[in-house]
Amino acid sequence: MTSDSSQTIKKRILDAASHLFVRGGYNGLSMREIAEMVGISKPALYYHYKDKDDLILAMLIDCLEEYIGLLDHGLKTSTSTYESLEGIVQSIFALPDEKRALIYMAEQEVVHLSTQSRDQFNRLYQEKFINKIKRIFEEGMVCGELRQMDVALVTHLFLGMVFPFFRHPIGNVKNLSDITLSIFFNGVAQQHV
Amino acid sequence: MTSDSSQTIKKRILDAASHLFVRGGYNGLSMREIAEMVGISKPALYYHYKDKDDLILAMLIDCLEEYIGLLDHGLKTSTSTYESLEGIVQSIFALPDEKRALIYMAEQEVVHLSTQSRDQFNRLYQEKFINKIKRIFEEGMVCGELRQMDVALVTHLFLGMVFPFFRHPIGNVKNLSDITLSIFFNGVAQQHV
DNA sequence: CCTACCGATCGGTAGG
DNA sequence: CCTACCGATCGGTAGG
Repeated sequence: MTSDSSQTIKKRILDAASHLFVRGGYNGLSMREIAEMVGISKPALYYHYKDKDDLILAMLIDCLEEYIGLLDHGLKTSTSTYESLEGIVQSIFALPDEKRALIYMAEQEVVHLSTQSRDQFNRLYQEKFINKIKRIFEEGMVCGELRQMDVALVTHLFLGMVFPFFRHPIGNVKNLSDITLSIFFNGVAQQHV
Repeated sequence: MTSDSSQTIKKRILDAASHLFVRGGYNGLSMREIAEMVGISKPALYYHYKDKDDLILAMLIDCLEEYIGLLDHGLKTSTSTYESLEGIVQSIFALPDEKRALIYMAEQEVVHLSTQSRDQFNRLYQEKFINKIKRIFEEGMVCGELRQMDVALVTHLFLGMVFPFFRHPIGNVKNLSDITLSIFFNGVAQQHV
């Protein structure tokens, strides 16, 4: 229903917003700055998005959906728990730094959204992202690859280990991914065999 | 040199600031709000602290020093790597929720401080906090409790696992600490013995 | 520590 | 009467 030029300008607005969002979060970015970066007037933003809350929510959901696509793509070809997680970690580590930083900050900054927007983002995040990772762990326990643990907690711990790397540039993607997964699977303790 | 009443008011200012900081970060808190909460005028804040940057830095360092004290206290009585980390994790998990949330947010929000303040905080954080945890891992590798790994990376991964719990209330401190350390030491994989 | 303010910038909206 | 905007300014609030 929307014309091509409208799609283009919306995309450019969200790109500018995400760039500024990564720099300083919700309160560290102004509608003026977004407008300036896109090269349109500030009121023009309000033609495309009801208000700041609406714009930032659209930007965050846009980014989240890209991650969900990455997740789904990585899960198609995997044959083991390790391979599944490896696919996810490597594809995320290989993203542009700004894209990784964005999803990292999203979690911190959702508090600044309205209640409705926050709920909407969290619902999508929970259903399409967290739950898919949970399912990987559940399957790993069922087929005996993993020991029995609280699935929610393990998911929490796994994401915790990976998340700090969302903030900074990553040098050797393969190497970092290998070490991280090695510790997560086998632990840091000396093996007494 | 500072009078008792000045100490008291400074403490009350930092308490109010930390409460508001946890709620919305650096840009989500105003000098007016702090003044209101303390029950003084806004300009009165500027008598005690040069500017917002100065006040927030003082508050963050105050909090960080409490954590450093916790760390040092926990390390005195430990006899193994596991015990050292257990002591740290449990004492942190046992803190009031707001105190944990504060140090969690500190890491996210330092970008909003001036370059000097950010450097000052990061230096203290690195020297008195990160380096002490690094040393635990180094010793664990030397005495054979841990396998050989990149110390900085392991420290990063360990803090990553623990950090997400800084944001939310913790039910069973002992239980959560045990599971977290168990996974970090032995991994999630089924043991093939 | 107060009242009384400032330059600037915030998110959002007016008429055309 | 539509769309995609503009220059100017609104009421409030930021740090100082």
